[in-house]
Amino acid sequence: MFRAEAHLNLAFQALADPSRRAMVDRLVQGPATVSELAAPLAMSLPGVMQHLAVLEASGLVVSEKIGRTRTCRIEPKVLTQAEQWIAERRALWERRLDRLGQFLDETKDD
Amino acid sequence: MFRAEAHLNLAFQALADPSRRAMVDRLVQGPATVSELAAPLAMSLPGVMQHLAVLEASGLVVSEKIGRTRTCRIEPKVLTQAEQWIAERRALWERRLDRLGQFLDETKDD
DNA sequence: ATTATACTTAAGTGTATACTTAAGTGTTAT
DNA sequence: ATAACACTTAAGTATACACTTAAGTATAAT
Repeated sequence: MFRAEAHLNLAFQALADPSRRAMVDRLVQGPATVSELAAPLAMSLPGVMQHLAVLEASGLVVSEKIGRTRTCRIEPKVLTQAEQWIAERRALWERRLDRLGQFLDETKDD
Repeated sequence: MFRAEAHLNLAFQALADPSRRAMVDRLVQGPATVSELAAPLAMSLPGVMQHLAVLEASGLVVSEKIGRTRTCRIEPKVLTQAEQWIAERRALWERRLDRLGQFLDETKDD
């Protein structure tokens, strides 16, 4: 199995949770501290930390600790990879439909 | 919580597993029976059935049983929704970067 | 020096996932 | 009629997930 595939596992897994998507939603607006990420979530701080760990393991988010605060930000590469995986499959599916329609047109006067 | 959000949970969750992505990969080429989906996977048939159930629950795949064979095919709507969720976030993130760059340009002669 | 802040670690709990094997159902071929 | 086929159901196991509370560490403010 390839590294890219393992990354997709982690990325899609990370995006499957609504709390983590909310964290991503926040981070696309700009960097945030752990507390800022936690504020809107009805969850303990360690719970948020664990979600953050999942996001970091997937490569969707990176963070850096300065003093006593950790600042998190989006790393768009993996987001793009996940998007592209889907886009490619959708393109293949649509291409097949096109061929099918073309075939039906060509043979409709039988 | 909204229905769309629940669907995203299920869709991303479904896409997080490599066996299920392989099934989707096969189905974008065109419909397939359960056995055809199972053939390339190193797994028992009930295992494949369970993956199929996950894909159907997410709305990514639909199937129909005719005689003793069940034929599965892609349902692209949810695939598109998942793609769009990512695309929107990436767009927001890029828009923010643009504003940031613009700000830096405007203030670079200080 | 003391206290508050911002995480961080550890450990526990309950639920969900990803399989397995064994046995069963309805359909088609001989 | 019987045997093969294509699933399907049931039940069990082992691991992973999504939380929790309690206690700990390092930094910053007073």
